[in-house]
Amino acid sequence: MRKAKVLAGNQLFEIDFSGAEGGRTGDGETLAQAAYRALRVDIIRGVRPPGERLRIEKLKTIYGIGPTPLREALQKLSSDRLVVTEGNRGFTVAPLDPTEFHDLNMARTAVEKETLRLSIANGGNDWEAKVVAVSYIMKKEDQALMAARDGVPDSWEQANAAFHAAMVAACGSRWLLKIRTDLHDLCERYRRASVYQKLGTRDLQSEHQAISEAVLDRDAEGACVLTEQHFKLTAAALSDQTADPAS
Amino acid sequence: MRKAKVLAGNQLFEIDFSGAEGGRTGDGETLAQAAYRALRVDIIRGVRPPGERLRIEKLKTIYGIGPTPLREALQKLSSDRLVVTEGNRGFTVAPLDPTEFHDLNMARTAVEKETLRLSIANGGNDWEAKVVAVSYIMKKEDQALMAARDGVPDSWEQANAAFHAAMVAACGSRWLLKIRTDLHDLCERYRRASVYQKLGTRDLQSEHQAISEAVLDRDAEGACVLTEQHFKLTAAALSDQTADPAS
DNA sequence: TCCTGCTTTATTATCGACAAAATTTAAAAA
DNA sequence: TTTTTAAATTTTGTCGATAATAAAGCAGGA
Repeated sequence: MRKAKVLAGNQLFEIDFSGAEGGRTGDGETLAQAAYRALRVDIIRGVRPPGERLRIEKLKTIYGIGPTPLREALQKLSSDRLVVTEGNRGFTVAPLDPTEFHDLNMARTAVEKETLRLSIANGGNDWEAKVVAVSYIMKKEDQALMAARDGVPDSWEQANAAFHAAMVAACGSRWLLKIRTDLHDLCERYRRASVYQKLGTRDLQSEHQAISEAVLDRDAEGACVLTEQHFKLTAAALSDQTADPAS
Repeated sequence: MRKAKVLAGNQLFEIDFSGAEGGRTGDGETLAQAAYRALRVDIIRGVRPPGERLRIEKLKTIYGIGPTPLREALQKLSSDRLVVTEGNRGFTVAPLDPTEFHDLNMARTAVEKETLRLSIANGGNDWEAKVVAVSYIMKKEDQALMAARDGVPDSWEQANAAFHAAMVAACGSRWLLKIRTDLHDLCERYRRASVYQKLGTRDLQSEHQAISEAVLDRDAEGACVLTEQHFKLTAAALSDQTADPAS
């Protein structure tokens, strides 16, 4: 709790600043946690490119945080497999390896399908309503994306994440959802790196709509097939680009 | 590399002590990594019971490691969900919650089935040979377990882990295997805590044999059903015990 | 002259001791 | 009994020292 004691008139007031923060450091949050979040988004968003060496001295000046919290954050990130560390050789942003992505995408697809099946089996009315809601947003964002010229807006990324998250939200296992989210974040780094040139050739709006329709129809296997295809197209676009720099 | 230069006769020898260690610190390994491993096994094995507060001062004297590496280890363990940390309130061994276990077991079963399907589809001759080998060991350990009176020997735990790991080894995704291993370790803590009184009522040898036969027959669905049942029996034994302390 | 291998140097990562912030406990006052 | 204040413990962060690794320099041999 961030408190302050203020003497006014003859009275001593205690003021609680919780939630009044400008949204930068966060209250009651450890510097290590702040460093973790900041580094995490920077790595996923590509601000810290794959393979970059993460020297404590540099990070110290960049983030304005001491070495100890930074080390703790880097350790956690290495658990997430977003940074790699070896012996006494410091930390590095995990490299992007097409083989690794193939593996990762396979795992992600498998988990996504399983959560989808469970979610369709267990979901109630409130879940259905949420699916309808995110589908509505997704449709608008997909249309905006087709018109967009310069890259992919962050709002589309968020909508896409929320869309797929909503489909599986009712799966009933917090653990499966956590694993799914982790894999999603890991994949996002690969996607951000290169996919977006090929977006024009896909009809994302139709893909998303077909998925949400199958979900609302409680057609588990149909939804799984569509989602698998959806992921596969993204993965293929990435593979083409990394393996085929000539064409 | 832990090396030493030795002058003998007129010759200079360089001796490498790798692997000659007493098994305590390890060579080239960071103290943080050593602390992580030590704490991890202690938590999984129940040496540090659930809910125990992990005060740095105490750990410092117990493991003979300074505060900084310990903090880094604890951060990584909190990523693994083996310890929990909140704000500025230190670290605690993650509590055992029956609901949490139910969730965890569901996730584990789902991942195990998926890896099993993939493994059966992709496995080659060498994999089959490995399956035969671990099944042979497992049979002997199961028989020894039936005769054992005082708890479960560590060798059985290892054999059991190796048995199930071998079944899914050929699944083709390092990521799925990593997730599977993590979930397995998490569950082991619950199992160690309480299951073992009910072992007498189960025929583990038959269960394991049925699984390995289905796997070798490439009967993916059969193997999945058997494995699911296998896990469910363990989970049920645990739930009975925690929910039913009266009977 | 060029290459190979070792030694030296410098950079960097890791660790432990100290200090500051926060929380919990305890005690006192309303 | 409840609230408030103060003390003590604990957690967190900064800093400097140590140890390890990578790079540069140097000698010896081809």
